[in-house]
Amino acid sequence: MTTRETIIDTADHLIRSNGFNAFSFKDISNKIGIKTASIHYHFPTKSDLGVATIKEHIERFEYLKKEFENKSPLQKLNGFLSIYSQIKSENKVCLVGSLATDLNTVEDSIKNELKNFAELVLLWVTEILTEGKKQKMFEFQTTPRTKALMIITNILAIVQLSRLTQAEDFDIVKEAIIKDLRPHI
Amino acid sequence: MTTRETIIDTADHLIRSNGFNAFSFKDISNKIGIKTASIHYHFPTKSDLGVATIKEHIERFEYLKKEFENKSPLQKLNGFLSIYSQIKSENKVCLVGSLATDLNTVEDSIKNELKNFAELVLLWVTEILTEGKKQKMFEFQTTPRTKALMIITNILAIVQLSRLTQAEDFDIVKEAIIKDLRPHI
DNA sequence: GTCTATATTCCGATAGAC
DNA sequence: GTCTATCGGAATATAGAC
Repeated sequence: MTTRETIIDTADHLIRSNGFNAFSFKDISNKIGIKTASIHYHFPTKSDLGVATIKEHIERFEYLKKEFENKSPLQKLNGFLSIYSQIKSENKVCLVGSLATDLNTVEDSIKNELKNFAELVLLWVTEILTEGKKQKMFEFQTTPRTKALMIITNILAIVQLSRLTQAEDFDIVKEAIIKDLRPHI
Repeated sequence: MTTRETIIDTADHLIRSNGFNAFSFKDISNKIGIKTASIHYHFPTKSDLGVATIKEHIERFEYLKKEFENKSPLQKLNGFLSIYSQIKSENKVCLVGSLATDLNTVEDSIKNELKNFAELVLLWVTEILTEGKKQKMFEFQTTPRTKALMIITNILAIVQLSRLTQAEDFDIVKEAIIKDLRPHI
């Protein structure tokens, strides 16, 4: 991994663990053994680093989509939800949730890149649901896009909320999402 | 309103607009025309102010519960969801969502008070759903507590997510929550 | 590319006068 | 209760040597 990639990975960890405004170049410096001035060589400003972190997520997301290309809608949805299981197990939150709550404090470059990412996620889940309904694998009454909003908000927020209620609530909600789509099972 | 109350109200606004780590005593100082040293007289530390802000929300929540005591489950649920309509119209997020994403960076005093608040909210929505099912006003398959988790996560996260997708998505999700509970309508 | 050194600004918090 | 003044520390960012 290049230094640039290591910086992005560390920033990603810190943003989703502590929030954008709570992490500093010094944190990264301490973690990976490089001076803050050197981080500025790779990313002139903190916003540049923020944008690069979102772009990294977009790339990983596109890769995941490709991996599931020929799988069933149920497998795809489980693949999507598993991203959040990983996040939960690391006691983090997702990038969209972390930055959305800080949205009024970040530069437009970050805001716009995050909008791109959120749109990609919403589109994919909408596609999965459309395909699943067509194959009679999923049942739901709303439009696929609305159902995608319901599912994404469920999983995005239970990562946050189960920090306060009970950790098991994450799996309870994850399973309820699937069960709701497959009442015939 | 006392100075103390004005400080809490301003802190509440700033926490939900910008996040706990992005707001400062200087922000409050500028907004209400009092020096930061005077804020420290009322709240020795920033954490003390954070805790007081959550306690204020708990009080307001208990008051709202009382107001809806003799209303129908549907009216109660609409009352609950309307809190978020207000939040959305102010371009803020809810206190639980804002602090949950910053949870790893705040002191235990804040963490514990926020857990109390989240538990209260979850209990009330669970009660509303239990009552609504008993009266055959609501239909759902899971336990009332699980359904409460689904609804709370929907509304908590669509406030955040609709900042990135489309503002109208908030109302779409809010209406879908009600429609899902009342498929016979 | 990475370093040292530093500029500038802001933060939470405290002491003590009024 | 509110003020002035200040401390100690941390933040983002830059200049320039290596």
